[in-house]
Amino acid sequence: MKTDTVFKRAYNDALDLISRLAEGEPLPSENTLSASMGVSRTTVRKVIASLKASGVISGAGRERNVHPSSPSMHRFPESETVPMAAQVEERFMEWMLRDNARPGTAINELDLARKFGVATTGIREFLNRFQRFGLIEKRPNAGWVFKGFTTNFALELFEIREMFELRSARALAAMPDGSSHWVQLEAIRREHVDLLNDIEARYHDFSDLDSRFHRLISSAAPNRFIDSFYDIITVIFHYHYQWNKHDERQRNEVAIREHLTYIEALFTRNVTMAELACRAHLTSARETLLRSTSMH
Amino acid sequence: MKTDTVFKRAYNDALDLISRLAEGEPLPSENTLSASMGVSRTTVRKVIASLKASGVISGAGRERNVHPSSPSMHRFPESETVPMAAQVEERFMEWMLRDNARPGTAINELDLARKFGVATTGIREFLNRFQRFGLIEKRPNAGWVFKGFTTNFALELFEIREMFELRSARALAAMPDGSSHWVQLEAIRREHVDLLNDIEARYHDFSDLDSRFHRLISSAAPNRFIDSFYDIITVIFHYHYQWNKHDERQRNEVAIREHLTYIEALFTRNVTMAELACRAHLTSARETLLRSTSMH
DNA sequence: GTCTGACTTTTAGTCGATAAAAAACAATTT
DNA sequence: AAATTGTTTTTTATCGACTAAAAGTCAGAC
Repeated sequence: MKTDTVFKRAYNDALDLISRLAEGEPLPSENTLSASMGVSRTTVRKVIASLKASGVISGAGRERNVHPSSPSMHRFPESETVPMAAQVEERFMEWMLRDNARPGTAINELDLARKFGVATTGIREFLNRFQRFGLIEKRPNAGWVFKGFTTNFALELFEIREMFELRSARALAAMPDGSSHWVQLEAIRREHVDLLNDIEARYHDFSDLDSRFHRLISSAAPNRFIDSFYDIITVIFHYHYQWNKHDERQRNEVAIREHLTYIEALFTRNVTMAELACRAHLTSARETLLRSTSMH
Repeated sequence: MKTDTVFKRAYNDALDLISRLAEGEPLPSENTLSASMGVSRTTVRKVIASLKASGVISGAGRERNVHPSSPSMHRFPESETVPMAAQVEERFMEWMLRDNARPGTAINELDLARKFGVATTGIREFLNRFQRFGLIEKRPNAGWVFKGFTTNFALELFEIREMFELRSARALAAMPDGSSHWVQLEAIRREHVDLLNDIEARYHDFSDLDSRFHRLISSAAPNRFIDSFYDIITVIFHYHYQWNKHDERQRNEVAIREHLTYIEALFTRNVTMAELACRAHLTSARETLLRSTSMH
């Protein structure tokens, strides 16, 4: 059956929201809650019913009030709020990147299903979606093979990334002065500066900023295939950095400086300079990734 | 349960093979058959047992003989030899391209499952794999939306295609003289000439030749992401041309001539000329596709 | 040493059922 | 009448079971 992770996450979110209200305040309408928590009204009602049962909400119908001071504000554990599919992804990535799975390893659906505690259909679905990452391959009627997180993988990934990024950088540099992209670029430049000023404490935040920066650039000339490729990059980097902390602070600091050079070059509208800065940054990003693949 | 399409296809293949042998000839060994038909020995044995029961094969053990003249050489209908997943793909493509599905249409798993006569899991699996084509989009917990086989789709597809193809053409032009690629290119050039000489009768054969030609070019510098993108193109074109026969002969003839120009340019090793011919061909291919999207 | 026979074990493909979540519809209240 | 709550219907996410196909084993025959 379907898991109730959506409900549990919504329940926790509702608690957070209520704790920001004052004792006795009226509860927002079901539709408002539905919109703000990103779930259906059906789920909102279930959450409300549940919160009423534990005394965090009182009243009924249009007259519902909130009791953030209630002693029974118990949250569901974080682990129960993540849907099965996401768990499978997490566990698989862990197996692949952290446990250094060998190229050529056969992937066994039933085995993974048992290890991850899910039904085989869940594994199949994940593998089917994951195929586009280029790290596994299907042999009909005979399972999947892991192709390896290898040097070649990193090189091929970056070859495409460079083509896409250069093309987008050129498009961005050619944007008219009035375009909102320049405003967004300035905003993200400032974020870089801020992060750099507090790098010791906040260097973990770079991963997210990096992803948003590159997505901003490619938004200059939207293309669904490029966007979908960036999804792959984002996921790979997300998990990769989660398990490879070596030199993280320094790596990120270098990358931020490269980004800033790149941004300045874009602001000059000089295509050649922008290309140069873009190439320089990607080359160093590739080196970083390569260093960790060759450890395998 | 699992369907026995593998068995049925192998059975038909075995009949074909036997019909090419003379009456009373010995049957090849189980291992030989397994290798030549691309199925396991287990399946081969099942086929042999079945063929013996219907009298097409006589004897046992090492002494098995073949009777192609037997009156009971009945093949399984073609439709029973195609696995569920392939059927779903076919039906979905038909719905999308032939029935001109509207952009924004919601895709309903249960509904499709009923229409196609398969379980919902089969549909889910297909949609998950099909997502990378950029024609559908998932909204978690709320199904899929068809984004439409639109002008934009064709433009975005061809933007990527051009980037990839130019890059591969450059790589091919830079190949050393001794490389086997030149031999293969000459072979495929000849195929083009042959097809052109018999265009009236054989213009249907172009689709396959086209796909092989472009794959040969991209094999000059292999990259899994590019290969996977060519899979998308191949599928799109396969189905598209299956249901859009307008001007097919003339279209294909023009494309063959463009290919020949392109091939000649590659043989000169002159990168600029190769790029020019490549661009010219892709532009005309894009026009063709655009014409049929705008009909929607 | 290759081939068949007769198994056994493992794995993939497919189905149908069921609870959760979303969506649609109906009934209120302000 | 617009917004809100109450009720019913539709649709998705997940499981577990079942069968075909693959893969492996090992003995014996040619």
